[in-house]
Amino acid sequence: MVASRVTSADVAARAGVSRSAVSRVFTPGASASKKTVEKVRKAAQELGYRPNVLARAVVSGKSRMIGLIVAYLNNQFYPEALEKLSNALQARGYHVLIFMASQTAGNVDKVVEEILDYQVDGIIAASVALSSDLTERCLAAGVPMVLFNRSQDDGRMSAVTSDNRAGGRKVAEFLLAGGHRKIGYIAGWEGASTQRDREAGFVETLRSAGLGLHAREVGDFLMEGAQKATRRMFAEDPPDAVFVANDHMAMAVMDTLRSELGRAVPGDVSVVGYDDVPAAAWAAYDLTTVRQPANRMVTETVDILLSMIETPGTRPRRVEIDGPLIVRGSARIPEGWSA
Amino acid sequence: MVASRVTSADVAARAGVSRSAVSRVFTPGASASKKTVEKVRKAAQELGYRPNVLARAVVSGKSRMIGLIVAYLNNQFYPEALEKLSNALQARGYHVLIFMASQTAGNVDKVVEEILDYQVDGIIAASVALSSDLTERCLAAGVPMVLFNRSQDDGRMSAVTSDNRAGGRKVAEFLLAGGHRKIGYIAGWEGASTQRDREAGFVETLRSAGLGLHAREVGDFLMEGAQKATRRMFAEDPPDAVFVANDHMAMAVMDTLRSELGRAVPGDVSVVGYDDVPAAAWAAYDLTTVRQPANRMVTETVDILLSMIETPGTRPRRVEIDGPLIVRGSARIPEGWSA
DNA sequence: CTGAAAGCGCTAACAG
DNA sequence: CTGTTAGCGCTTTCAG
Repeated sequence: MVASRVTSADVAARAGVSRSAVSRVFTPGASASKKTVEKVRKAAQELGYRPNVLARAVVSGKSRMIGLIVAYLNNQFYPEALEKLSNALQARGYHVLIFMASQTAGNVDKVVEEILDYQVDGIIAASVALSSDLTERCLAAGVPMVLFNRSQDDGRMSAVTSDNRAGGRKVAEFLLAGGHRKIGYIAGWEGASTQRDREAGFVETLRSAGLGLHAREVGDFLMEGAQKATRRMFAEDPPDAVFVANDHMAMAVMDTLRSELGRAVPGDVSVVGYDDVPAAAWAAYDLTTVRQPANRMVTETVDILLSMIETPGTRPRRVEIDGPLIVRGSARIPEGWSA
Repeated sequence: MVASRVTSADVAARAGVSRSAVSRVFTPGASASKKTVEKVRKAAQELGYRPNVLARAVVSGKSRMIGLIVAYLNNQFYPEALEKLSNALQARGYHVLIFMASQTAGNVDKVVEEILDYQVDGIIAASVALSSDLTERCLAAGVPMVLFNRSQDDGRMSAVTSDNRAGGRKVAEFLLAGGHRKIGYIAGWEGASTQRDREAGFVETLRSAGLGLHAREVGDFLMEGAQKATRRMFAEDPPDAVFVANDHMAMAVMDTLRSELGRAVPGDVSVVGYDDVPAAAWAAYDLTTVRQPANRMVTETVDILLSMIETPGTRPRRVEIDGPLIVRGSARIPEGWSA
């Protein structure tokens, strides 16, 4: 019943060659005569043989698996990224072992340990902060790792993000050009580099226009957090525009504004988000936002990781990809706006 | 630089025991004296040793990996399911090797082959249809598999779904009770069992009230498909209520109705969906829908799969989980509605 | 309970 | 190009 696995020895026997020959036929780089290849392929076909990837991994030291740590799957940006990452990796002959980093911080450390147990060739950490201790362990284990959509001060760690600071600036310019002067900001989780950089760019540009933040609340990248932040911010002396640190929260902000607080968007208040998740384009939100170019971020991430894996000695890189402001209908559009 | 991996032999040497002893200390079921355990643990600790899961898999035949095939990640139901599945599996000592089944149908077969190469202990296929050929191969390979949110006629295949037929009936009862008589249906991809069952239950109940479908269009579970379907359906003699085969499409339907066609929901037309994805609860949609109890579906799926893995001879099971109608604001609420 | 020995399925180094 | 020989890191009889 439980089919006894077909091994390379079986194929070798049937093809009348050695196990090495079989191995070579199934190893991309190796050489075998046309005749051998043919015999082996035929025998393998008949027997339904496929190499045992795990056994290969044990001896070669290469598992062709990439550990992917991910959190916040309810933020639409991540499923999209996950799908693209997985496809890109699959296309290059790697497969993804996925690990959920539940909220808890200490959790991540354990997760990384487990990943390492599987002899993954590399790790991608999407939006999770690593203790420097962990960073050390990965480095020590010789497993390359790249941070996706989060960066870290430690320069030995590769990281790919959008240009969050520039993005923040673009939003400020847009809002300023729209004539807004009472501008609020709803922050994400303050431990995140993305949050920090977006805010820095935003505030920086407001400042050079002689403005400060009219109001500031923290939403922690959570919808509920954003809802509460909105209530607080609009309790008195409300702003006439709000930049929200990501789309996920921005949608909650719009909902709260419109359904609970009875304010029109963009009539009473302009809202701008960050990410350009699919829902930002849905008519119900039609959210003006900064696009994070997921495709390019993924490509870069995979390129960096695989070159570190396949070309030992490759230096870690940090890349920031510029993303455009996508102007939709959730914020007042400045007269003659084009750029 | 690249840390030479610590092996069980290193630990054995330092602890002054045999490799077998080390192995036993790290094998859940095995017995070793308190003293040995202590010595080994200490040595392992000092050396930073962790067993190589892959090597273990080669010899034991158990990889403790589950292959998860998933598509439609842009439908919010799946990221949620993925997260829960992964967590549930992780909690029971298994890890998830993820595979994206891109749209293409033939693709799935290749994906399953690859999964099998990794010696996974089991497979979960979320919303993908398998060729009966594939079914055969998995069965032959002795790798248990369960279908998540999709079922198949082949009774040898375990499957977990919500009670789609009952769900469809509930929607019909609700709409009928609301006084609707011109009722439309927007179908999902017609190859899907979920689509088929939801429609069957829905139509069945309409019929017993002496009604047929006032209109029917196919949206293929795609937002764009749903948008087009809506346009066609409302071009002439529009219905006063629409049941949409899932929430993902229902949101597109609402957007199209309100923003493009200028119809009020639920004023001019009631809309009901299926799944109860997070966005269904967002104020902008406030969608009445049938909840698919993701938690219970996940629990069942994992239970079935793991018992097939861990208790050979366990028979395949098919489970349908009942889910409640969640009444929100997108559809007219019948007078004195309670059930 | 413990160690020695055999072996999982495969690749890699080396003669030929 | 090909077969032989080792050996990856671990578990698992089997004696003791």
